Amino acid sequence: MADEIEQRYDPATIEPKWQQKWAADPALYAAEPVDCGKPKYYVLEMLPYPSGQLHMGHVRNYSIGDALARHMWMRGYNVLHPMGWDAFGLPAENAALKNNTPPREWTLSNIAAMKRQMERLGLGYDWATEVTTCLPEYYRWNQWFFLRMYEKGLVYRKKSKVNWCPECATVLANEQVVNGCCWRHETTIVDQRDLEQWFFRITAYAQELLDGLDKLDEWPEKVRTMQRNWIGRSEGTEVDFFLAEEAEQGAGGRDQGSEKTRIRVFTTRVDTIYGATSVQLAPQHALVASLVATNPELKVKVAELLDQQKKAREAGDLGAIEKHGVFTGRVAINPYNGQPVPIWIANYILADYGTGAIMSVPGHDERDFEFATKYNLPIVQVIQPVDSAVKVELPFCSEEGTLINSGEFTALSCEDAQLLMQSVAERSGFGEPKVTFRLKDWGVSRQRYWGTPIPMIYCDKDGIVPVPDDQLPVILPPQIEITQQGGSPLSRVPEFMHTTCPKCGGPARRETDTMDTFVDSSWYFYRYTDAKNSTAPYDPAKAQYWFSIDQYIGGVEHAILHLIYSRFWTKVMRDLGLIVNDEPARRLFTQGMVIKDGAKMSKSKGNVVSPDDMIAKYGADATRMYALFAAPPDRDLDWQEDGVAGVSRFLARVWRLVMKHAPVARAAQGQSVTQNSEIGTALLRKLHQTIAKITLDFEGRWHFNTCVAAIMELVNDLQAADAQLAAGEVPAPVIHELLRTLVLLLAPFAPYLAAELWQELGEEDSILRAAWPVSDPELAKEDELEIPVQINGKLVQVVRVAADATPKAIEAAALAGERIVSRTAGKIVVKVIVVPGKLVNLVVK
RNA sequence: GCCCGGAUGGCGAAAUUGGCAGACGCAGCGGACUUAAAAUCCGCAGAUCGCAAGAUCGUGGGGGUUCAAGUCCCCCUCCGGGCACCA
Repeated sequence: MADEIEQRYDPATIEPKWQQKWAADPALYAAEPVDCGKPKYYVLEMLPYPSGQLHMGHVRNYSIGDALARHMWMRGYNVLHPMGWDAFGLPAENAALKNNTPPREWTLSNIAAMKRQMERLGLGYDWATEVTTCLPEYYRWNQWFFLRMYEKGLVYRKKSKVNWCPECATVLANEQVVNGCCWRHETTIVDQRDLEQWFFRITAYAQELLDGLDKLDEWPEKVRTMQRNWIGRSEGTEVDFFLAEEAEQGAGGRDQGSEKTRIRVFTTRVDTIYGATSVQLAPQHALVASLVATNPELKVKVAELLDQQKKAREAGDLGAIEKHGVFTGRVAINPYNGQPVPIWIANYILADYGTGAIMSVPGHDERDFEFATKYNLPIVQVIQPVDSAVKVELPFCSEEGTLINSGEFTALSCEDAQLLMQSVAERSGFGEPKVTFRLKDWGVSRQRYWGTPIPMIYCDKDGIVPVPDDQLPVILPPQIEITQQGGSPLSRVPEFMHTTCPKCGGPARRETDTMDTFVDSSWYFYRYTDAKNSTAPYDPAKAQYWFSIDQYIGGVEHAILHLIYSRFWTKVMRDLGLIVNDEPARRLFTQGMVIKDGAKMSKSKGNVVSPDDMIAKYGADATRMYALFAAPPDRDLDWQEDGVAGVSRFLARVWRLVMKHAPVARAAQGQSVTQNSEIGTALLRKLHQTIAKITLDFEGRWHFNTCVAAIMELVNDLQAADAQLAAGEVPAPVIHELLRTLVLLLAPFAPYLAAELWQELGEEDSILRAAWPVSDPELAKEDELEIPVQINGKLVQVVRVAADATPKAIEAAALAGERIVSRTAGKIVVKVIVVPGKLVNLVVK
């Protein structure tokens, strides 16, 4: 009876036991000093927001990372496997409103709860390097970086149109606006407000961020493409069209042309400029104000256009806006041919891209064609296909063509014309080649409480004054009343706001906005390398040892936001002399989503599966292993509880198998394998094939689902041989070798069970300190192969041949097969294809 | 509209370099053990026809290359994701 209970696999007793042991031994998962002599490996999973509950996406993410970390430990690497908390952010303020709990307490208790969940999962993190971004020890370095960037001209303040989420009651960065809505509130339309904001000059690195993508060849192509699109580099030309009245004096001194006398347009197709039949301004264009000043009728129409654009932007569907425009009554002069073209104002012209003005070439641009057709503007063809016999239908938008009707440029190719026309513009002073980016500077001011205070002071006498380093950190007041009032909460805390000017000592006030929380996550992984440093964000020597991150793992939803900001931050830190690498992560892996019943898990759909429930029912090992087994890590995973039960049954089988034969195995510990039986040889062969398969997968392919399947196959074979094992038909040292290695292979996927069985096999040190098994190709080799024999591509028979049989011998064996003989009787074998080790195909007529 | 994924049994999936399609698991069915059930163990299991031996069909659809195609090429459908008047 006692025996039976002991023989049952019960994760509820073994898992807590090991949790305690591991918690009492912080060195187990700790990174070793930089001079330990081992090769380093930095494996990182994206840090979570401490909502209070892990979800299955986290479980999957961390199961992948932990399996890799454990594998690398066993391969003898010095592994850094840290974890932290992206702990600033709006939910803490919302919770404060709802439950009257201060954000700090709410956040810290959530962290404690989630950390406990992580421990239950058995994740091997080095908690000595834990980073919590809402603590002053961390965010003071956000402030420090802000000041360094300010000194470098990478931080500036300007009033501008910004995205405002009414739900968050704060400004959002461009990257945080999804389809015109807030990234946190998918149904809340973002409006535009004029506000004074702090910006990071990420555009200064636009070209480098783009170029760097080519070198990140171990990042998913998908992420690189998304970033390329986001950066949106576009090569073209800026050209000045002159206002007609000013044209004459402009002819004498074009380079003197001011904003009032010229309209600068950006085009990628300057070669089509002889086909320009109007100039189109964005409704917000600087010139518009003076044009409408004397024309009330026009003013009304422009207001309408502006409103249409605003509505379309809010609806997130700028692409579908119906094009409207209004003629200003004024004309501009095309600088290349002196021809006048009408100036229009149109709702589809964006003020914040290029120069906010375009030349309209309806013959060679879809949008211009649509607009010109609607308003009866002339459509002129100036490009014809290289093969002039081809009949063209306008608009003809290809760049493979020849110029016509283009004065001195006629007969040039589009490409040649662009270059020549650019140099003409430059020489004459009415234009120049220009590279435009879609990427905008990163607006980081947030009118929220729970974030890093921006370390700036406003003094009536000295203006904007940075907080001196020795006054950092600017501490976020711990207890404030959170209300739903608009404006920055800190502006209602006089003791925070009122300060003295560092320069003149007079009364001054602090900046009351806080930083975007994406600042926190832009450099946290550097802090992990030196988390306790109180005099610098980190010791560059330590960071240099650990960086780049060897493997970064997270969800693809961060492809633009976090992953572009953190690339930017790394380049800034490099230019500050704090790091030598150009990119934070050498290799990036984006795991698929966890779904249930074909849909993303969400409270509203009621299909959320709680990790705690799974652990309580099946144990952490089964939960983790299922997360790896149910699908390859890069694909979406459909959570099926029956599948978890299946994995749990498998683990129980492993348990019984090892427990049953452990006494024999233990007794043979230390004895080398000198002789073996036929069945033992077959089992060792399977074992070494399994080692090879799993090791190879860890090296890159990462199809852990097939790794788990391979272990299951091995266990199936062992179980099929159970009677022989029990009867002593396999030498004890072989049994020891089989079970010991099985447990080693299991260790990255089911750490609790592996630890328990490892001990059961008489091992005393942690399994993480044991060497990962190496496959012996001699032992893995099959001595006989089954060769399928096809006739005309269809399988007819399988024949057995020696593994080293020559093609001739294989062919002979194939032709001798009885079914082959009867099928080929009376027919002609035209051709025999022998693929050694694979198959034989007979072409028969 | 453009770009990137994906589509394989009742379900999750496998097939790593063009070489036995469906490994492994779930659900299902049959059997053993049990008074019975659970658990466990053994076996069956793509579809159609057939008592069987076996035959035919089969990786979203259509065409092609090849001795051989889930895999390569061309065209199309559907699903997921990203971008979308960016001049």
